[in-house]
This record gives sequence, structure tokens and C-alpha cells, in this order.
Amino acid sequence: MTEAPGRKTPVTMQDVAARAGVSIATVSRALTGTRPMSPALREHVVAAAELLGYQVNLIGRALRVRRTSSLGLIVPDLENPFFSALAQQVSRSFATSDTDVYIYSADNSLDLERRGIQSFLGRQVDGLVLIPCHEVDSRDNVLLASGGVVTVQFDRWVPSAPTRYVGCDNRAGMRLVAEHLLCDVDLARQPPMFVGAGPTSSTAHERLNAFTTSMPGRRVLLGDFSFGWGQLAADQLLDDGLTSGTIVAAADVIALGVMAAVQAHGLRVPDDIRVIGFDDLGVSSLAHPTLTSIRQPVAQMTEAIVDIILGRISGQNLATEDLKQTFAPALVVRQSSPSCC
Amino acid sequence: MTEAPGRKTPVTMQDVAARAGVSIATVSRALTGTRPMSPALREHVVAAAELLGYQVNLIGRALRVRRTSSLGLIVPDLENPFFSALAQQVSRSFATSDTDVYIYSADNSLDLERRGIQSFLGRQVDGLVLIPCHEVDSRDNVLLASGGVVTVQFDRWVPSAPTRYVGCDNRAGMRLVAEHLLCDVDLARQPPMFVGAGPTSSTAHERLNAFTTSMPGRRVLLGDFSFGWGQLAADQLLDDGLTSGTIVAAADVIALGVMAAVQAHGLRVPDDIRVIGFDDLGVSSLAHPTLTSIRQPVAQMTEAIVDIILGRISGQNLATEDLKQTFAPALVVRQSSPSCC
DNA sequence: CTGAAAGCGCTAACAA
DNA sequence: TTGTTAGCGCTTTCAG
Repeated sequence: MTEAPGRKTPVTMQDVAARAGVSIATVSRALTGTRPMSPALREHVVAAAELLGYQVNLIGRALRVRRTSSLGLIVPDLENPFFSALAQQVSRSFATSDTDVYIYSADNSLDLERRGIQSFLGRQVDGLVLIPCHEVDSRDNVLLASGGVVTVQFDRWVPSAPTRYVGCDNRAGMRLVAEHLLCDVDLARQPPMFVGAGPTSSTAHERLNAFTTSMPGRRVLLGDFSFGWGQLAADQLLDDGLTSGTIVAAADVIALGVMAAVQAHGLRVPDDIRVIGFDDLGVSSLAHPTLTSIRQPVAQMTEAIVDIILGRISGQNLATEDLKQTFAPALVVRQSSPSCC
Repeated sequence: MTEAPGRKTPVTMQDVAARAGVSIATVSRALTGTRPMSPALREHVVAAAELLGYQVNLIGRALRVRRTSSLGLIVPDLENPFFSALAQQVSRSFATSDTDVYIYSADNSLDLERRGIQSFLGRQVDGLVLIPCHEVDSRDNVLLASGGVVTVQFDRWVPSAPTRYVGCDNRAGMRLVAEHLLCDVDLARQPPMFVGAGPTSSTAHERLNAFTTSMPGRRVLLGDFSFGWGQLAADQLLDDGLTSGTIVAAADVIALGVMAAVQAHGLRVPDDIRVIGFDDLGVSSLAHPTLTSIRQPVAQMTEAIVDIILGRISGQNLATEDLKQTFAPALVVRQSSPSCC
């Protein structure tokens, strides 16, 4: 019988050294390849290591080299598909480097957010990517993070924290929506209204502000970034007697909820109610009808994060405005709000 | 000005000890509270630590105590909402313990899956929860994992790997679907067919087998666990002239894709086409129409994982069949396939 | 090109 | 109750 799993004493470099009849330093050199050595001996050591099933203890290495080759990513909520998509893309962008990405879900709790940060800092990650839970209340957490390690705020911006930020230009995105409305929509027949999220995050804030600026005096409903809220909001509007209009949602998850509710009420999208989303989640091009949305350049954004964390960018003496890196989104017109021509 | 973030030399116990005028061991005891000591001194030490902004270095601690209080969770793909939901729930179940959960996405790649395992093992996690990518090809990876640390396979089972498994009873779930069909559906008017995933995972396998056993001779289409595949499959069926039937999907993501396509073709759910899902994702109760599905007892499953990892269960001399812990799912009848009465 | 030894930050056994 | 010290596994000077 093989031994019980997870019970055997781990084999160390000491063991490999003994087995190969060399010093522990030689084993280290043979395995990491940092210093020149005779190929024959290297071969010999590597063979011994494999024979014993040696696996490097990264804790020991990290303590010595003071680097962990790891990155912490803290997301507010994994069940929000936009955040899962971001997490996946961050992982993907670091896959070609030697940096491992670990994801921690704060489950929309400031306490868990703090716990995640403490935990990552304690484990000496080389960098921290943080999508903060709350625009105001996460400030202490962001400060805690940035005091310990290179920190990048992603997607959501907490003001007055001295960290880099990577995100998309939400105002520009909402301006694209406004242009689309002016150009392609009969606003008298299908007047616009906004279903957004309460301004507890910069994204919610910026999208809301940009909408009310571009489209003043329109109806605005605020909830959170969820499918359920979109559905609830649409139910309210329809129960109020709405039979035609253009619903601008602050996120695709909201928009998809809106569409479900509109169709449940027997109205047609886009003939009766147009729906416009934001983010351009993968499923949005598959929904029925397909969703007009604002596409965030996620791959570009995560590449920017790679550059910052791996230090490919000096970042030393940046002017304040350069701390914030925003990327231009694009309008993707689909069936839920087609163009007129 | 404050110092540039992430640049200051970290403050160690040594520093705290010097500042407080005590030995380093006293600092350790004051901060961890493992040994009795005079409250006044503890107070004093804690104050010094806070003054200096001391943060424990968990790497140093881990090297010494040979425990990291951390758990690795490897998922095949974060963009699949079912896996994100599982990840969230695992995190949640461990939130009350002192074990931190780190998530790693294998991005459906065996190489990345292996990298994640190596990385977690090297970092000496106390346990590993693995949702394997592939029923056959992941075998080496599972063996690698289980050779290093307590490993639990979750949701998907790779045979002949000596690890515990936690998942739901997929066959029982599909039997519930069959019962529902026999009881509530006019099978002559709405004949059942199966839209599943290729048998590259135990879940796909078991659900497919259970369907073909309960409902022999029915049409079966196999793709993958995605919204897009559900849509594509439904398009095929409808293009073949299907105008009424019952589509049993192997997962909610597939079912949602099916529903979108069916509605895009102008057919009604459930009047023309019934749709039944599996997993019972949160959004499934919000879709339009709401989705009849098989609910997995996710919270129960993750609690079982907690028990295994934290060693609340002996697990020493289990019989082979006890290594597999399956939980009973439940049928949730909603609008997409209502009951007859 | 290889070995001996120091030491990363921490905790625990042992002394006082 | 507190201090001294060894050592977790590893890399990297420094000698040889």
C-alpha cells in the first residue's frame, strides 16, 4: 500500500543532498540554475531530486529571497460575473510570467476585505490588486494595502489613497451611450431612463453622473449591481405604466435583469423597450435579444496591471494624474437597441 | 511627505522588541497570546507594535510552525458561474475559521492546473480543494496534489485517485428529472431530449448516463458547459424543425442558452418547448421564464469540505466507498417546466 | 566549480 | 513570567 495521502514527512534539500552525496548548496544551484556548474553533477542532483520526489518549499525560499513570486487579487464578490471575468483575465495576463495569481473574495464585506489584505500582506505577496468594496468605507483598507506592498486599484477607485489605478473611462462610456441615444433613438417615443447602482463605488458614481449630465431630468432608479435589481427596477417601471422607453443600465447584469422582466411583462425588446448595458460581458452577445453595451477593454487593462506590478514601468515619480490609468471603452450596438440606419 | 508605498523596510519583531525593551520571544507571546503573561507587559508590547505599524510575517511563522492556515482552491474556469458560486461558497464556509481560502483559476488548462497545484503545495497550504479540469487527463494532477497534502475533489471526480470527494448525487438528480417528466409532461406532445456536455468530467458523464438510462432512445446532443453551447444546440434542434419538446440540459448555463435560442426563434417556453436545468444557479430563479432545475445543496457540501480539511473528521481508515461523499439534490419546479396539477 | 556557514522572521523548548 | 537559543528550508555570500 502507498502511504496515506498528505501524511508523509516532506523531503527537503537536505535529503536530496544526502542522497546525491553533495552539499545542500549544490542542490540549490542545480535546481534553480542560478549559478554555473558542471552539467554532469547537475544531472546527477536532478536525478536524485526526482527519485525522492522532491518539491521545493517556497516558504523557505521566500523567507530567504524576500520575494514570493505571487500576487493577491481581492474581488468584492465572485458571484458577480463581471468580477469573475476580471479575475479570470488577470490570471490569464500573469500566466506567462512566473507570478502566481491568488484570488480572494471579500464577499462584499469590509471586514473580509481587510482580512484578505492582511493575509496577503502577511504572506508577503509581491503585489496586490484590489477591487474595493466601497468608495468611501474601503479607504482604510486601501491605505493598509498600499502601506505594505505595491497596490493597484482595479475597476473601482477610492479617492485619496496613494495607489495606482487601472480602469475604464466610465464617463466616456456613458457619453457613447448618450450619442447613441441622440443619433439612433426617437427620444420622444422611447424616452431614456437610468437603472443604476447606488453611488457606493466609483463606477456606479461615474456612470450615474455622466448619465444625468448628458440626459438631465430623466428618471433614475438606483439599486445595486445585480440581475435581481434590474428585474425589480423594471417591474417597478412597468407597474407604473411604462409601455415604451429606453432603459439605460449601469451594468450588463442589471440590463439582463431588466430584459427578463420586460419580456415577462409581455413587452418587446427593442420595439417597446430598448435596453442598453455596460461592461459587455461575454453572455451579453448571446442573450436574447443580444445586448447593446459598452465594451471595456479588459485585456488592455490587465496588461497595464502586469506592467505596473512587474515593475516594467518606473512609477517612481509620477504626477498625480498619471496614477490613474483609464482606458477608452467602445459602444457595441446589438439587437436590444439597434442603430436607426 | 509619506514614503513611497511599498518601499519601506518592513518592521520585524526585532524592532518591536527593541522599542518595547523586551525580548523577541515576549513580543511573539504578546501578539499571539499562546502563553500566559502579565497583562501590563502585553499591553505595553502591543502598543509598541501598533506604534511601529508591525504586521506579522506569516512566511516566517509558517516556516516555524509548519502550518500556513491557508487553503488552496483550484477551479477549472471562473467564468462559469457555477464554479464562481462554488468558490464563493467555499470561501464563505471557511470565513468563520482561521483558514484563508485562496482561489486559483486553471483556465481549463491541464498545464495551469498543474502549475496551481505545484504552487499551492510549494507554499505549504494546509489543504487543497480541487475541481479537476478533466475526468481522465487530470489524474496525474490529482495524484500530485494528494501526494502532498490533504486533498478533496469537489464536484468532479477523477477515478482511482486516493482522495476524498464531495459532490452531489448527479444520478439521483437526473432521476428526479425523469420522475418529473413522467408525472408532469405529456411526453407524446413534448418528447424529451438531452443537451449535455461531452463526457470529459464525471458530472457530464453521470448526468448523461442517468438520462439515457431513464429515457432510452432519446435524442442527445453533447457540447460543453456553456451558455453558448446551449444556444447552439437549441438552434440546431429548431433548425431541424423541432416545434415542441422538452429539453433537458445538463446544467443551468446550458439551459439558459437553450431558452434564449428558443425564444429567439419565436417559440414559447414552456408552452412549445419545456426547458429543465441542473445546478440551480441563483439567476435561474430570476430568468424569464424562471427555470425548473435540480438544486445542489452547495452549503452542505462546502461544510463537509470544511470538516474534512480542518480534520474534524478522522478520515484515517475509511472504506473506499466512504471516500466519496455525495449529497442529495432536489427538484425545483418553476415556470420553464411546470407541474401538471 | 563546490562546500561551509550565515541568516531571512518567526515560535517553542528549555533555562532562569 | 520572561529571556536565551535553536532551527524551520532555503539561497547566497565567502572561502577553498
